[in-house]
Amino acid sequence: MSATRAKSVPDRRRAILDAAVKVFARQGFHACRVSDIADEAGVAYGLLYHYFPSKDDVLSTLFLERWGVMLEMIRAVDREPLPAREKLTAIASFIVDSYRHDPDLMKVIIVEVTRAANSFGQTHLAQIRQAYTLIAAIVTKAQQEGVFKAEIDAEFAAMTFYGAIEQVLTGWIFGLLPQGDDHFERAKQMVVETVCGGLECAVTPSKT
Amino acid sequence: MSATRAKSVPDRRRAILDAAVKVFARQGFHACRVSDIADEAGVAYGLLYHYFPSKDDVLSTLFLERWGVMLEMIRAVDREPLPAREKLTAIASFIVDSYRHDPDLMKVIIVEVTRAANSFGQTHLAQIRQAYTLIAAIVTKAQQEGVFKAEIDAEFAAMTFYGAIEQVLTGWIFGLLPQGDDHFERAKQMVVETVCGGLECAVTPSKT
DNA sequence: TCGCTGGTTGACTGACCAGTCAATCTATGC
DNA sequence: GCATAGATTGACTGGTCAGTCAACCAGCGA
Repeated sequence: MSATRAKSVPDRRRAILDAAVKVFARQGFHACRVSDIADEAGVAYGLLYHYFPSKDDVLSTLFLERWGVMLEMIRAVDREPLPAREKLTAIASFIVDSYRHDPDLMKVIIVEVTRAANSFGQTHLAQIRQAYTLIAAIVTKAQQEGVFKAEIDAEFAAMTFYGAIEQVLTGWIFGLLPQGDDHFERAKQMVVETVCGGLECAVTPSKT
Repeated sequence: MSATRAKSVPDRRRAILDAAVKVFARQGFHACRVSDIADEAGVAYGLLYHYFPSKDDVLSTLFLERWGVMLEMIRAVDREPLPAREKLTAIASFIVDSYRHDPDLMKVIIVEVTRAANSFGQTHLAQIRQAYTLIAAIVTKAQQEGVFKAEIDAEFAAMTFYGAIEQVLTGWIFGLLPQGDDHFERAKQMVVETVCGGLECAVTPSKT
């Protein structure tokens, strides 16, 4: 009865983080007030400063928490003896599933951190870069094995691959692409098929 | 002697816009003050409000000006009787050259508008969407001609293609990818080759 | 020379909001 | 029952900054 009592020991810190995700996603980091987060969490204004040194730090925490999980996941996949295409599929799946599981959180990470070259992007550049580097390593290995073309820089390919995924998420975030479980599954396949196999038909169709 | 006299009739409005590009690129839209723009332009604070109704409107003007040129360019390319791959190359070239010509402006457009799903991105969603739609139309046509695979949604392919380019620009903006005329030229080729031809080698190499 | 128009100036205002802090509450140990 | 530590509260402060506005000025026509 002492462990994890439902109401008696509420995790305020977690409540604040969850509320911040909602508020940041709805209003944007710059446009929202700290009091909006506190209200959403059902908590007094000052309590946020008991758990976090600043508003910025709340966003940083959200980002680092999630990004760390992703980096670990990429490293784990890379350790497996899988073909490059399947490694990339696993990464795409993870990111898409992250969005499916918590679209608000992914929206915040992409819009407020990953794609914000000024302010936050700058601060977390090292973390962001690691993802690109890990993907590039997968491409390099595939090139050495002769599975991927050598004439496309691995770093460049990594940017292309990641950029394609992030743009698809952005499409969902903006409401420009249709969402739903089946669309999410198709997206995983299509992004990998596009980047690995290309849009062009393998052989010129002799459809005569 | 009356037309375009160098110093006597300075275009303050243009000076303000150019200064805004520099300041937005350096400090970010939210982080900078209107006085920073005025200072950079060598103009009094109040003059900005003589030419623009608000700080927001300055950014909107910069975006709409440039984005309009790009949309017109895509439409023009699409009118030409070119193969899809060359159309995409032309679009990639235009965007890369835009960055080469004025990296600060492209940084501002991408970071503050295109990738800002909240705030500005929302306002100009219709404009942004048009670019995707035009690219998707090119893909659809290529699919009907049997040049591009039919199993990848055209809208999806458009997002992938545009996302790849934007991510490369972001790489330059963040200082994650090497810059320079030769890198820019290679980038044009590589992004199209990746998306159209794919990363994988056409035939499994029998390199035994 | 005078006055008008429109460009130009920058001090000022009003609103907003991140972060502080002293007071209050709650739980736990003795 | 009491004391202590940590959690919780929310009114308040200090600083910032977008946007205003009354005054000033330059050019030009009469």
